[in-house]
Amino acid sequence: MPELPEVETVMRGLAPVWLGQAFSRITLNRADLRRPFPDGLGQRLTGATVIGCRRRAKYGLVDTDRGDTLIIHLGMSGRMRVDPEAIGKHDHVVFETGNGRTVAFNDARRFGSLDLVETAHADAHPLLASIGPEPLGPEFGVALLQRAFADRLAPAKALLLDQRVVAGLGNIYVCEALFRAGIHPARAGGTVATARLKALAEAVPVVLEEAIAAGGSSLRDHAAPDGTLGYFQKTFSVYGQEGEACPVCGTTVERIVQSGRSSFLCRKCQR
DNA sequence: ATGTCCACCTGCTGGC
DNA sequence: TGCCAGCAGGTGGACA
Repeated sequence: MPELPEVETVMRGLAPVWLGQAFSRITLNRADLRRPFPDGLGQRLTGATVIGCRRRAKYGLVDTDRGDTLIIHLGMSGRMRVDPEAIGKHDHVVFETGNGRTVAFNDARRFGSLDLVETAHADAHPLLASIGPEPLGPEFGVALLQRAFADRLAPAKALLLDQRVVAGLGNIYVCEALFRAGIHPARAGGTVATARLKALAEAVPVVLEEAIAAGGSSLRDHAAPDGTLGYFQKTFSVYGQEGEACPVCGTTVERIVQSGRSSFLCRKCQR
């Protein structure tokens, strides 16, 4: 579920629920997720008013008027359930606010995490310190990709997944962006032609923006049933399309495994 | 430094 | 119906 567009969608969904509201109660239903919860998480948040809901890479950042920032990572299976009908099995942390709203951090696989840092030092937090530029920001472009890909033997896919190169891409959008740019995911970074890197620099923001638009448009639908934020259906060109026809040339989309993870590609469109 | 692999967890699906 | 293998959107640490 959570790559950059999904986290963006979640934070946009949380903003109207939380902004300007004080946390009235924080309930921890276990002692940890991927890591132990930070000391005093509940005490530091209770009574604090939310003054910011934003995103950096795949992290959601919630700023409070006490100068703290809650860092939310959804891992593989994390979701924020808004006003759930009941607290369920994997609702590990429950946030209640003064407006009577309830948000449950639900994460079956528990690869997610919560951290609490001083807002002023949030960027220096170990989780965020070595993260590369935002792909939707001004620093991202062909020059950055040229620097990152030059002389590298690692496959293009691995370089794009590397959060130090560019922030927020995951398995889905890397596959989609490489497809649009005509780059085979297994091609060594250093052998990608400049023209294709240029295409890639254009494709990355496009696939992300499209996904955000799709998430935003379906946000209302998904808020309705059980309030779960973060899931939306979108048809991908190649991701998950093994055996289907390439939307451009009709060649059968294939799946390969790189570093234990699936990549989907059209061998005719991507070289 | 670079590249690769595995572990961390639970749930779902599809084949037998 | 049951069981089991394989798969899942992400890190982060341990290797050679």
